[in-house]
Amino acid sequence: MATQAQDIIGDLEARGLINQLAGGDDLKAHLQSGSRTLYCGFDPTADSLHIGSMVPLLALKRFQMAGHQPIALVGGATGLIGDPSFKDSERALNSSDVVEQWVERLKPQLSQFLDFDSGSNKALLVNNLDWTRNVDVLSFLRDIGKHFSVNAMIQKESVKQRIEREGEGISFTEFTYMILQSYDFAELNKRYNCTLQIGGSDQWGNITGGIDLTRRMHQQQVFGATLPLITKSDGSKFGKTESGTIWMDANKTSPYAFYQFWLNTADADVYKFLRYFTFLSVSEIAAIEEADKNSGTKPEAQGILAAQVTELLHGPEGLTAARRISEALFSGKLSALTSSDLAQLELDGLPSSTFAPGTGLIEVLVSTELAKSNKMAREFIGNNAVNINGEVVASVEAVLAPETALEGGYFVIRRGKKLFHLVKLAG
RNA sequence: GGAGGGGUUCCCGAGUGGCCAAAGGGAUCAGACUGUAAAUCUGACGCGCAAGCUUCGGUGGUUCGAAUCCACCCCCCUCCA
Repeated sequence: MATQAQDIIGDLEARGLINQLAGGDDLKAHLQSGSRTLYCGFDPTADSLHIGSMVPLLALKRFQMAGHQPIALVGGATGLIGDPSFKDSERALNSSDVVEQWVERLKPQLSQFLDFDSGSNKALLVNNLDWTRNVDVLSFLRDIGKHFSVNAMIQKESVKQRIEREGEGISFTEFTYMILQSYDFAELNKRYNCTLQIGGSDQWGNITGGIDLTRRMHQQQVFGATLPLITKSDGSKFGKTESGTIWMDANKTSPYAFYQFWLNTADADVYKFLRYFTFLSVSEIAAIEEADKNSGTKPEAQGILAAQVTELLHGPEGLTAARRISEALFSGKLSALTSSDLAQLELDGLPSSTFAPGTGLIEVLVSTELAKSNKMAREFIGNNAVNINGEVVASVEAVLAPETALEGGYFVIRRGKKLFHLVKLAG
């Protein structure tokens, strides 16, 4: 572990990872004068975290590397309620069974970057359901609710649009979310002397709520820091692609797809993302940027970013697999692939399926979801957008002909520039 | 409970009896260009090879003909009680 005197906030600021600080200079002094305990919460809103959650998760790791103790909190309770912060509409409640399953799925993801074993600042994983499930309504209202002013709550920017905007509203349930999260901070302060909460910039209102509550309940001064919302230069939403959200779970987003996602980062974003998502130092990243600027060719940064982040999440094997597939598919030398190469691509996470010999290409495109409908499939073929084993398909009548298969039964089908599917012939 | 406003194709948003599969914008997809970029240009964008079929909160009805009119129902919002 690194030394405690490290200026962690300074490093985060240099990376652009600090949006707001509650406590400011006091917080910096607090962190530099000893090993502190901090937490960040993650609500189970799906069966996996997505890459947006990597920034706070890695931030916890950065704090741990600087000698502090991180607590990853999974929101088994808050996930039952739903955070209204900056959401423009009320969300449907998930059943408690489902939320419970999701909690279990998130736990290993929350754990994978942190060190739970060694040192005096080993990480903790907690579930806020543990201290929330047995609070009865009257105690909640009397002991916790009494500390909150509705007047102050409705002033919070995070819920303002829900309260003021015509055409939307907010249920009491969601409105109460802020109180639950605030209670988490107070509780963690009591249990573990946790003195800092970090979170996305949308969490500012919830974090300051917790700071106030901790002061009122336990007379403790605690702090908050928010990380910036990750934005892309073109204004589109970060973490989504044409095929959907980029998940941390390898079963939902293969290491190959994950690697490709980062490889396709826009030039305008890539150096920022290196600062956000890797442990490369700020000066190393600046050197990469400088080199790219002067090279006059394709920038190196995307490749570095993709390699770093893929290895971080999926390990060296995941990175190797992702690179192997990428190399095979984008080198254009598909016909050189051996059957073991092809089998490996399938194992490595290239989408695959099996069809009978002679199946019509249109049917194949639709059932592999390379095309949404027969109509679209025809259109793609008409646009020369479909390619089998490196050859453009010219006819909508094309079929999977065994004599044109690779290695006795494989077809690598490409639609558009970078969507691939591996087809095997049955039998 | 009362009064008013609203629910249109992925999103926003036009459309108040036929010329509407439904303007416009966005998103998305494909092609060209390129770096598996960006920007730009071109095309597609309910389903169907086609004839045609199924869409405008739901169910019925009026009509030769409805997203547009009528009845009832469901949902959302605002204000009042």
